[in-house]
Amino acid sequence: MKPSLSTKQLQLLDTAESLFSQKGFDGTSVRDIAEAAGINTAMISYYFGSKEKLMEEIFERKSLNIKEKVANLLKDDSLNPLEKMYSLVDMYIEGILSRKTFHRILLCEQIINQNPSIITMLDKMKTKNSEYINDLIRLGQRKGLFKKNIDIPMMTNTLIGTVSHTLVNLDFYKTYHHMEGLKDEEFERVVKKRLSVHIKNIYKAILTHES
Amino acid sequence: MKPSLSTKQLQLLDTAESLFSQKGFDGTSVRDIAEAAGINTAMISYYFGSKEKLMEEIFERKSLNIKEKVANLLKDDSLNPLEKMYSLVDMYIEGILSRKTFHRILLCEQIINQNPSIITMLDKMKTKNSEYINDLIRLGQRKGLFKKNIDIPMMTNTLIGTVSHTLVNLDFYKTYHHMEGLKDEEFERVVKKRLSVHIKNIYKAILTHES
Amino acid sequence: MKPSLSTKQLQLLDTAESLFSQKGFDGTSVRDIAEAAGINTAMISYYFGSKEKLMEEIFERKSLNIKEKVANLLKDDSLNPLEKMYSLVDMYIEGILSRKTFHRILLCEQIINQNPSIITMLDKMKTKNSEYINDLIRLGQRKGLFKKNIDIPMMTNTLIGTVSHTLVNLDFYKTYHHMEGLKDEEFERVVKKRLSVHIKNIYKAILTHES
Amino acid sequence: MKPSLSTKQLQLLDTAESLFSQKGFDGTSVRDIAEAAGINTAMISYYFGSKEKLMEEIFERKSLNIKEKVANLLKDDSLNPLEKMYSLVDMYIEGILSRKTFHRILLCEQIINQNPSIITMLDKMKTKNSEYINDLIRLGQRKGLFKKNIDIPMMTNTLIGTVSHTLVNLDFYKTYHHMEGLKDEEFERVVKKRLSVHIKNIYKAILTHES
DNA sequence: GATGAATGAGGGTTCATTCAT
DNA sequence: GATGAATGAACCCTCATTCAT
Repeated sequence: MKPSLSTKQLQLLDTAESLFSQKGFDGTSVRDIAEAAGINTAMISYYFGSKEKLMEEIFERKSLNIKEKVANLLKDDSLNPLEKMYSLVDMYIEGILSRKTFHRILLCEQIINQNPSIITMLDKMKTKNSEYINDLIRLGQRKGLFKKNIDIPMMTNTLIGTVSHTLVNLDFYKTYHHMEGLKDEEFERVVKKRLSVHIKNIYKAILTHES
Repeated sequence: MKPSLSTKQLQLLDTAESLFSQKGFDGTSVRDIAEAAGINTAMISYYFGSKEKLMEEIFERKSLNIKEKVANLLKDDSLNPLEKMYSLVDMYIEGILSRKTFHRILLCEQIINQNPSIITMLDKMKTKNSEYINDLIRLGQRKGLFKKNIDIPMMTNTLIGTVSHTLVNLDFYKTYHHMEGLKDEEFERVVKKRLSVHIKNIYKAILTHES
Repeated sequence: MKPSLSTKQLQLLDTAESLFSQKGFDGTSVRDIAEAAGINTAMISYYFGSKEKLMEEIFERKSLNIKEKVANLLKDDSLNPLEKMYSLVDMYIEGILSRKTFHRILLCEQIINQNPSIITMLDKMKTKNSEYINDLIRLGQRKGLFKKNIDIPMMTNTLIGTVSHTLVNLDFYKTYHHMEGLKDEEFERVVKKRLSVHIKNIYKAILTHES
Repeated sequence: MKPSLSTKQLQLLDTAESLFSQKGFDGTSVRDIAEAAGINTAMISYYFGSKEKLMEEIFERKSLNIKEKVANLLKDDSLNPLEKMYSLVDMYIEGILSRKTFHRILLCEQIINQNPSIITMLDKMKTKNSEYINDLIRLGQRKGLFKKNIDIPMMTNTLIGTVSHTLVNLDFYKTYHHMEGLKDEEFERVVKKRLSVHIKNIYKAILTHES
């Protein structure tokens, strides 16, 4: 069991997360983080052991863990398989967009991938998430509601890829649709809604339409 | 007019591109690059002026330029608008997957974004590419073949997002579908084909189906 | 308010001053300084920010500040103007020869002059010092003791120029007068005395004689 | 016998002299010189063997050689000893101010002094010049026109020191006397004249006055 | 528990020079 | 005779971390 973190440590994690998302892991020095957090440079090694361990801590705390939610989803008899997929889509949209900063880091780190500990974490996460979607889609197929021959990872790629690419180009999206005047929360609400409709349309088409 | 680069310089660019895609810009030292390329460390400054300029050179040479191709596409009377969209989809798939290394760099850099020169390049590219897709979709709408109320940037997000996320998770995709035995080129051919079918299905559904 | 410097920092300043005076600013590397001072190379940036800032610190600490002394001199009713000039001459001789090392640096830097911060410091110093001599000479002129038409900057040039050139050629002077046997302090005492007599003679002649 | 230098080499020497006088020897790179002279960087090593040898060449060509002139001066029966000293003063003023650029280099290098070859050159020069002044003053003393107990090196220090310090502070002198409007040659003429009168007054006072 | 001083390694870049042509 | 490419060393500085307090 890990010891729980103090307020200062949590605040330090937030500061680091913010800087990592702007300048990358290698582009952010422990001095940058310490200065931005208003603490002594030595504290980062002191609190977390090293800069790498700090990053790992961020990943451990922020990694999406949809296990429980999906388990509930699978058991929920009030929803048909397509509705369950819809629910899953919304869970991902919410999970990614409400962790914008962290997800930007994740997008880089899964490419650059230098820290073995993080590689392991990411691999586990991908596998887990994939299994849940598998279960959900197979359920729909068994019930004859979804088509056969679904390329399941490709479904995931479209779901996560679309949300991620939207996240990275949020500013462009805002400008394109002339929503510069909207408050941040309002804009985020709109984006989530549109992503939801957009991806659900796609999922419905792929899962149920004749091709 | 820029002077054309020597064979050695071009080889250096490839080496650097490869390292940047694996370890990121900040995670790659000029000594790393020079060693991998078998040249003297000083040559990087000598050839390109600086590590940053080297990166810019990579971007300038590898940035997708689909301008001409799309122009031809728009004029081509033998294709209907949906076929034109299909063709565009294939152009993007081909453009990204045939530049895998560079595209991995791009995915990180558009998030981290420290180099103003590269920011400018990326912004131009995004705007250009967006305009072409706009033109294509509006053409289909005028002809009454595409639905109204298409969220065009969201279409792009799904296209590029899906391809990018597939690119980043190629290994996972290969393992999932038990294609470890395939040769690289064979596997790439399969992936491109599946991406093509997958995204065209999506585009057809969004552009033409009733929701 | 600047933080006061530690013993180590002060010792480092002395070491650097000595090396700069022997090999010049550009001819002295931070490694040279660190090695001579027996500290880690990184400490120079750590203590002073940069090699340039280190030089500025030397200048700030060693620049002649004769302001107060001259102010007292002007007010002192027990001395006539010529005696005041004599006193000023001794102040300069003492000020330069007791800072031999620093003054050698200054002689080079006011020619080479690359550091804007030091340029500013030197300009201020020159202007200040010039004003005081002005005041002193004008006082003598008003009292009818000094001739009119004194070329005041030329007086300064002779004062500082003679002392500086003596400083630079101290070894030659020692050899010429066969004073190799003298202890350093003894020799310095003799030089100061002779400079004092020599320049006072000159000043008396220029300020009071008919030409 | 040294081979004579080509036009390009001479022009290179001038360029180098100018840069050395502005930024010092160590502060000037061979690239700086080559660029300013519009030639290839490798040419400096090619022409002169090394950067150091280039500097030596500058010194050899520009070092004051007053030997012959002073010899003539000593023999000249039409001038009395004081007039001969006056003539010597003018020779130095002219010699220094007409080689402003080189003399600025010399002022630094005789302090920094890293190049043994230049040290030797400077030592020879100092000794030679000192001997000539010695001869001249002793002549005046034998004729009973000059006082005994003249500190001859101190005379030299005042002569060269005053001229040098004037040279280094030319801009200040120009501003002080509101001569900004003067053309360069005009201003130089004025300065030489004033230096001449000033130092001759000093020399006359020291050599002939009762103290 | 927390800090500022101090460290050795390594960062990107520039240096004077040499080499092949 | 002259050049542009190439080199290894050195440049100043910043890095993440550790140490003594």
